[in-house]
Amino acid sequence: MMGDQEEANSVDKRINNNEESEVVRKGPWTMEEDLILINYIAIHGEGVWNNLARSAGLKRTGKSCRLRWLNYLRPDVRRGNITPEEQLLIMDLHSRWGNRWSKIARQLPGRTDNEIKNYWRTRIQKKVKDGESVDCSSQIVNDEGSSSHTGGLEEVMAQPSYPIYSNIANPHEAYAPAYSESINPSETYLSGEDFWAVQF
DNA sequence: AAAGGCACCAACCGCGGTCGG
DNA sequence: TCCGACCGCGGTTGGTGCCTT
Repeated sequence: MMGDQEEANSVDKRINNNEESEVVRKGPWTMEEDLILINYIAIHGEGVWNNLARSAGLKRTGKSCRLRWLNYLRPDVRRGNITPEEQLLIMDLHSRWGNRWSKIARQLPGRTDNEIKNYWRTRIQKKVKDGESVDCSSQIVNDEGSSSHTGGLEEVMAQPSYPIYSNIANPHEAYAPAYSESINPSETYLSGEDFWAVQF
């Protein structure tokens, strides 16, 4: 999706020419940046995103790194093709919890809050607006007090059969399965071709 | 074939919460 | 107890590709 012209505009906070300190890249991520982030997390693990960004030599904010990792690079992330079952679940959970996207996302293995949010806004919300049979928007409940007494689906979905993020605690392990087919497991670094060949 | 509009999605921004010093 | 840094979440924006006219 992202074009190739980002090099031209992505460095938009150039405070001075001291390239070591004050340049923050914005906009679409390049393959090189992805690889740097992936390899760094494979070795050091995720978390402490500001430090990570600095230590990895990425001219990105910690926030940006975190977002990129969680929404796109994480090995267990699934993108595209929301199934009818997932759609139903999204609608149901949204009717219970409202716009608690991260909470909803935790009930959908491999889905991210950003993806669900986008999906909702572009597809489901449109249907709701058009007055179709999706009737969840009218029954949003106050979430904060609801988690302990909504019961039903929430409890079901809280079962261990939804191991969201559970393997992330050890990023080495989290990483291995997704790439083990084409990459020597003993090798921590990935080449660009390795990564993109596996991903797409 | 070209232009305009629309849909989708990646990424940024702002805010609130949490934690450590 | 206060303050600053960091993290996570939800809302929003901008770019790209597809579809329609």
